[in-house]
Amino acid sequence: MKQSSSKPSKVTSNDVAERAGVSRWTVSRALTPGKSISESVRQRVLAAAEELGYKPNLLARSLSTQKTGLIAVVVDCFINHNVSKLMDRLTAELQSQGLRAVVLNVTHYQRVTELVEHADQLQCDGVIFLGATLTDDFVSLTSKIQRIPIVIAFRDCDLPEPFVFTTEDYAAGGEIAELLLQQKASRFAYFGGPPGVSTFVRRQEGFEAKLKQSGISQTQTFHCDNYDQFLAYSVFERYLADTDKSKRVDAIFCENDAIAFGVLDAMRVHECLQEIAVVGFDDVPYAASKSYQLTTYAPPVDTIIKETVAVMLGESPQSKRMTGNMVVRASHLLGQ
Amino acid sequence: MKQSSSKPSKVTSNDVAERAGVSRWTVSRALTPGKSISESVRQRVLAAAEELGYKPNLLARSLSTQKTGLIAVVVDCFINHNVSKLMDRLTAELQSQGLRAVVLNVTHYQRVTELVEHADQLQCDGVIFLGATLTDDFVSLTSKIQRIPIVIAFRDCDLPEPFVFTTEDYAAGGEIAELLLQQKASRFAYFGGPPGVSTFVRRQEGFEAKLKQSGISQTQTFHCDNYDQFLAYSVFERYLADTDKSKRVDAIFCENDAIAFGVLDAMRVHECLQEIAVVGFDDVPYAASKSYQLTTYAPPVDTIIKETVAVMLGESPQSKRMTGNMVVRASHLLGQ
DNA sequence: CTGAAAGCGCTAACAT
DNA sequence: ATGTTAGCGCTTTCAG
Repeated sequence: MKQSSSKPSKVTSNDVAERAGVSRWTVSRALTPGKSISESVRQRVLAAAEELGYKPNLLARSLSTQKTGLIAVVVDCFINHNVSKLMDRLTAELQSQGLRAVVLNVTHYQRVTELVEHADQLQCDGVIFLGATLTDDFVSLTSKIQRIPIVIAFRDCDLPEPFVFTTEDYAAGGEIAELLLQQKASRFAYFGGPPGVSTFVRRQEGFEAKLKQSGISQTQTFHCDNYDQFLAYSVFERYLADTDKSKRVDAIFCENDAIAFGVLDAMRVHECLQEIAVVGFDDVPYAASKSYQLTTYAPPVDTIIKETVAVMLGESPQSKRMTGNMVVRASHLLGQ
Repeated sequence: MKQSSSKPSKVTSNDVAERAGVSRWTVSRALTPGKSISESVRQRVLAAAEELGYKPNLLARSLSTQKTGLIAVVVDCFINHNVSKLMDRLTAELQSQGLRAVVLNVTHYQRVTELVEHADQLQCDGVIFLGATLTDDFVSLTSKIQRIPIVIAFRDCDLPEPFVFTTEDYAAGGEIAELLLQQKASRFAYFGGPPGVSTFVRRQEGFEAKLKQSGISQTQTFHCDNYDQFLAYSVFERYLADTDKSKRVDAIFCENDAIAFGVLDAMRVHECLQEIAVVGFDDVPYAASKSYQLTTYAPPVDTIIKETVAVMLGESPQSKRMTGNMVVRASHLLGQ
């Protein structure tokens, strides 16, 4: 019913042993690099394995070795361009280390705890939260899963236990404020996603602190309940429709690129494209599009990914916040 | 070195059995829904399991049952918005069926065969090629992996063996031709990705066949070696720079939305936005952006995903090509 | 260097 | 309805 007759994978190490005229245990040794075995026997075993098309059952191996090479990756919002970029890098890096990502999509199906516990029972070697918005039940979860390492990447978190690798959001916010100040902007705004999320808060704090240093103590705040370009668009479109040009902000820092795109879309519709300086965050591939030319802050993606995977491999460095770099394009420029 | 002392997961079914005063096998039964067991004993076992914090080792279970619930998903180009959309839907659907996706990212690391064989050894229950560009070694691969079902989704393939679920690309191409003919366009073009890929060919064939019916036998063809917005941009930008307005095409069907975005970007730079009717394919979320308002063809994503997952669950329907629907926005309209 | 015993943790199939 | 036998396919440990 399922496959076409033959079961080529039913070759077991016993079969190979028989064919090579050795014991099953010798077969295991022949296939494990560091083991002591005479070269002649090893060649004989390898040949037999080849002829029979022997493929070791990794499940059985894992049961013995207590290592599966499986890493659960919890993802929040697949559709987000930044998330897909991160997934691309992360899966590539995991693979290069011989690990495999078991994706847990938490976007629609919010029962995170259940999914992560399942991953744990599956004997995954670790769990990575990739830019996932962390809810409260996460705290209870992390105490249950102590068997395997947990890393939170690209999100901040006050818990001491799981490792956290993310961007130095506070400093980044300050850097962006400086860039915007250079444009001689005077009425500043911050546009974030769901309030309370770590990135929202720290980027805003860094941004406003730097502005305050320059004597600007008032900034307008926008937000939308989802990191969604279209939601951001409608919020900002309404603002533009309701606000006289002379009273509008002239510089806006968006918590991420998706929001920035929405803002730029709204500005395009209202034909005020160079009248407000816009800066995003993440540097998604689209930011380079000729239709947006978005100036944005690029997080240190590769470094964070490397650190994250290192933890999965058993290393235990400290949690870190790392700096990225500004990618200067055109959207932060004010016309006239 | 790795975790904080305690190993809560070392509770085994033996421990539970002992505590509940039954045998290990009774524990197994108590946790398996359909099994016959007296309610009193079952409650006792469940209570014992709860107290001990027992979590069955799914790896060991899989070794017995010969089912892991793991599905390998081979993905080509993560960054592509359509791919991330498909990944979102597919992982969600798999999860709702109790399955988990093991992602094999083939974008940078092209050793597909190796990765899929590894997945096979891992005892994955199936393999899904999600819109992956299929190379020749794929053919040799599919003969090796006969133990588990293979599905090719969102790509066509002439092989009889693996299941194929994809869009009726030929018909879709025709539908798009009709829409463009209605705009009174007269100089048609097709812009595809890598030549030879199934979607490239069939969409073009359907497009040109329908045009021919209306007496239009000549269409210009563009292509870029990657489904990349920026590559498409540069190709079309050069075309616009080199071609006098009066000689340009006035309707273009792009093999996918990424290419269409590149084309629109180039048109925006050359300020000829409503002079060429543009239609894309895939209906990625971005297509609805106010900056593009892309008219595009939406494949029957949900249906294809459902069929694909059904095969993983053991059903064996016929390969199918299914029709989607046009999403009419503004990019196909000609100004003046 | 190689063989054998034991066991990873669970379940299918049979026996009671 | 419950306990038992056997075994999934591999590896680690320990003799020889």
